[in-house]
Amino acid sequence: MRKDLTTEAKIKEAAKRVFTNKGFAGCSSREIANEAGMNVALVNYYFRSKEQLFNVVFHAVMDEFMLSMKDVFRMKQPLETKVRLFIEREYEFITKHPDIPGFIVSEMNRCELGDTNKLFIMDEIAETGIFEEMHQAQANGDMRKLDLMSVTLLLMSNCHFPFIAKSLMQEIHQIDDEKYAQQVILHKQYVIEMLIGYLFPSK
Amino acid sequence: MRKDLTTEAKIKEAAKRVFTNKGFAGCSSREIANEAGMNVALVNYYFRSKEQLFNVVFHAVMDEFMLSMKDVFRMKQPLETKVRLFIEREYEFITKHPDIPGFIVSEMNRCELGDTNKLFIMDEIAETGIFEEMHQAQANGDMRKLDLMSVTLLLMSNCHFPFIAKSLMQEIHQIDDEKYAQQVILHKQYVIEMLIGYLFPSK
DNA sequence: TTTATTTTTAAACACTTGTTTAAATTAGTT
DNA sequence: AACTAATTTAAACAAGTGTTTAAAAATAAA
Repeated sequence: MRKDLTTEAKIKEAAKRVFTNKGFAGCSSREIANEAGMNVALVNYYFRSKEQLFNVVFHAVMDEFMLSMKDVFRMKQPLETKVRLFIEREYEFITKHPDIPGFIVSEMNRCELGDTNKLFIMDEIAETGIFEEMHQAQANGDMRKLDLMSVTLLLMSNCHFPFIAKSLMQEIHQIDDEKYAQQVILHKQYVIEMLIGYLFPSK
Repeated sequence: MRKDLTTEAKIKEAAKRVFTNKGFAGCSSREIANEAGMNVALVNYYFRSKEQLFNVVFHAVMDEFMLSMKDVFRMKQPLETKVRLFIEREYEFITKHPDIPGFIVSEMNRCELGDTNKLFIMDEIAETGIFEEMHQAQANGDMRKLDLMSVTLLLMSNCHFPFIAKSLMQEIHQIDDEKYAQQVILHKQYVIEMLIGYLFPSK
């Protein structure tokens, strides 16, 4: 554990590790305190409750999650290049934070999750202008005329699912962590080839 | 609740609903008993413990999950037709059981999940001979030469993720259940077009 | 009916949960 | 130094957890 952080930051970091790995329902306040090397009461001293701590973590994870996306979407590049870069960066980012996609989708399904945690998502992506750019590309005939929601779905499905379903895949194909990591690198190339080919069929 | 079932079956059905919706850690024995309209003690009377009940449910869900897959893979049809049918059936099946894919992937990641629950998976698919058939098709030049694990990943990513990430997608694109259901139907067609086109590029 | 067996119930068990309290310690200020 | 405020701790709280017990009710067998 890093020692240059404040107590509050240490707890938040520990909570991020535990929450993203086990989910809100899958861990206890004491487990988080333990991971941070602290007393249980400190968690509530700094964050008032397990739920508020979770909200802080969820928000932070979401911001982190969107950061690389927004970065790419705002670049001054042809759309096709952006899509290619998006996939590259997503694989790179999630390889470093493999628990994040599963954490987000499963916590989004939790009915107790407050609305406050959900609302800010759309604006962040919309403000990059990526949707308008796609619309334009479709109008110009440069991009296949799919529903933009399906474009999102195609990109996310093929970038996130390999990490969400890692354990399942390893079971099905009986391979260990190292081998799977290699497979994922291979898979990324297939995904780029397939998606670019499908979304920009001109070539 | 159906009244023609035995007490044991009613508990198992209730447990399936609750477990697949909230996960092992996200619910209590009492909640399951309540859903079944029973006393808590009955759960342990028939299933000995929450964990054993979970194992029974997990096994049953897995079997159900694999059934339509195996059905398709064993058909006497060209491989391309099988893949197309696989996608169609997956969307049909998961539309009826939308909680199952998320349940499986998130429970597979739970480290407490016993090995007993994992081992039987591979054999079920392997015995259909689908992997040999794909190998053959690749050797004949009828199918793109991808790693078979990537083929699995492409199929599952594009069939399951739209259901796993439903809540996230609805937030991002601000649409309700009905609209999303329509989008999924559309999306299925895109997925078929894209995957068939990529896996069988001859045409 | 009277037994024996199975099924169901209410209550309790020991333990964990999230949260709070009040005292102890530390750091900051004058 | 003494005093004040912020931080950390151990302990306790009520409520909820999985599980068990022992009695009640329902069913089957004699």
